[in-house]
Amino acid sequence: MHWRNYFIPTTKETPKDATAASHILMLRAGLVRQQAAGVYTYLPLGYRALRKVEAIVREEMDRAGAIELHMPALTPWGLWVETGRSQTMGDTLLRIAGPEGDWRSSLVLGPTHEEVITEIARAYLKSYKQLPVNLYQIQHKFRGEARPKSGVLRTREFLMKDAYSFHEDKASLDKEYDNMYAAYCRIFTRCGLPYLAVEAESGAMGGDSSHEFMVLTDAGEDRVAISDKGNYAANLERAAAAPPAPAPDVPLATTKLVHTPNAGRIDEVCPVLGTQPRDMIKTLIFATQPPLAGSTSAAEGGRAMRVVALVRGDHELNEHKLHRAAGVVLELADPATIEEVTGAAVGFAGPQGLIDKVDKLVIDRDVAVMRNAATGANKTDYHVMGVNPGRDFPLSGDKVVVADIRCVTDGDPAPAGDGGRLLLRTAIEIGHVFKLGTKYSSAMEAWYLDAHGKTQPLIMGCYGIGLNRIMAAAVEAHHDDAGIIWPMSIAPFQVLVIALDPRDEQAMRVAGDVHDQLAAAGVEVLLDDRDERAGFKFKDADLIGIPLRVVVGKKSLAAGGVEVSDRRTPEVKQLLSPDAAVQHVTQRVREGEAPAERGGRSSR
RNA sequence: CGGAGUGUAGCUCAGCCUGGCUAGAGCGCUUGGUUCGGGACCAAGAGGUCGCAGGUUCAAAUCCUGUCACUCCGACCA
Repeated sequence: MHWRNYFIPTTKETPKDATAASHILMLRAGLVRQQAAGVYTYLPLGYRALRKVEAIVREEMDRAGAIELHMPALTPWGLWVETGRSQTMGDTLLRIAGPEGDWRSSLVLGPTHEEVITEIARAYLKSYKQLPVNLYQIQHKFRGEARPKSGVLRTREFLMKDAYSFHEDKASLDKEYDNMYAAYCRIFTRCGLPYLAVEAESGAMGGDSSHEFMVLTDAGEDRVAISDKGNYAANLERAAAAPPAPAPDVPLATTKLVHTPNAGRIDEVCPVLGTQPRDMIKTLIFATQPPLAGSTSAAEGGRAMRVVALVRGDHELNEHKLHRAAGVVLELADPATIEEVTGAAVGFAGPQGLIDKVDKLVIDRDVAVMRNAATGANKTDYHVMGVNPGRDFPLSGDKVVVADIRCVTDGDPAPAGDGGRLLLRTAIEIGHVFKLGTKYSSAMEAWYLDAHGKTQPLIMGCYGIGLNRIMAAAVEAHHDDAGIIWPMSIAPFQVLVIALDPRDEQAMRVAGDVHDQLAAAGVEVLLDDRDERAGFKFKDADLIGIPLRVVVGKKSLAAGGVEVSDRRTPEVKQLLSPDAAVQHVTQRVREGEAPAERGGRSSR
């Protein structure tokens, strides 16, 4: 490919709206152009890289035995009603606007395809003899993201590989889950990504049944906890620290009421009490959500259930863990409810005596081992010191649960209890494997007949990969001040030949020959034949980040050949004859296409 | 959805507070010339309904109202 005849709109200046490195570089290198918030064109160079990613994903999915199909981006509204996600997904579903009763309003731009695939399974998968089967597609997804951000990292339209497997039992699902997990490791390794598989929140399914694949980068929007021993990784929703040491054997103080006017927040009250956040108990009042419109199970006869959660003053409550411990979906109660429960203004709640006023008391295990703590007095403008679990509020009983309900913090001991410390890092999620179970098959009545002729719901797994995110994550992970440094496997071109001076006939001829020979050898080569000054071309070359570079100019020809260099190590230049350069470069490309195992660390 | 901010040439921005000739700069683009191994220089050009609508005024990029879009922080994220 000759640059002159191609389309690579690079820019020197950084668009003001870009903050993430990948966003800045992808715009500057002419890979993408934003058309609207969270909506991007993939320009030729960017599209080539995206298609490379797609090819790797397709190859490895096929190799893993998954079967490709193609579902529509337009999905029937009725299917979403069947699973209830027409309600629960809310504004994430992008519906086609149309007058009431118009065919348009019966269509949704698919944000994911569980419903559609389950409809297909319901229609065709009737016998255990057809199982297991894993169907996948590479398709555009549409989501009503409230806030697109960071370039192509979070968009309203994106390319996703989504696979769905169907099984007759848990063992078969487990096997396919492991198969997909391994395929994902191969995919991300081939894409040159320094990825990490972390345990993820698995919602209703529980257990060990969900992993997210992450790339650590500041541009990400997820938080993960990693043990510095390298043997544990989980996302923040799920991460657990080692259990606390038993309570210290110290004398129990008597409780003391302290006047703390206008000091309702932990950071305000600590100076007044002369204590530390870690010696305080945070008392949070929750209530069950009002039942969704259309739901038939109006819980508790319409009365909201009230739950008190206790965490240490220096800890953050983890709502996912609280949900699991309490067994119900909860929301922070409104101020009126809090005042009614505690009898005090917001900010002065304490656990003493609350047990009779609420339906459940959930105590973080770190709170259970506190001694002589400080907390709210359930009296406006007052706190209490010398509060002790077990004495001043119960640690056992029908309504009491002691559990891990907090977020881990940086430096917490790792759960293995091996002396490891947890480190908190930001990351981009690039893939997710998930055991769905029978959630969708039951809701949509996708049954099959087992070997005993008995009707059973299909057991499902689902496996997603964000292709655009792989591309952006690769740029995040591999760049320097001058530009992108593509891994060979997903580089838009593998080799860039630069003819330094277009008026130098010999240089042009040699560069053209090198280009033609490489192309003939099956190498993806771009020839910079533009009538530009040398420095200009070098800057563009650094920016677009083609892994290998061959420079042909007067100097190199006078020295007997052409210069070969690697984008990663620009200072190392090798002078070779044109033929030797072609051979050398071809060899390097072949090596680079199949990188040795590296990168991926796993928590399993 | 809450909070903050920004819309002026393809890109980055000045001008707005304190209304006043024909709306500016740099980059990019076109033409001519010089230059030619790390984003050159000179000269001449093309390119803008100042987001949109309404209002105030003799006069609006500038003031007021509304609206749309985009960005950032937060909430949300099968």
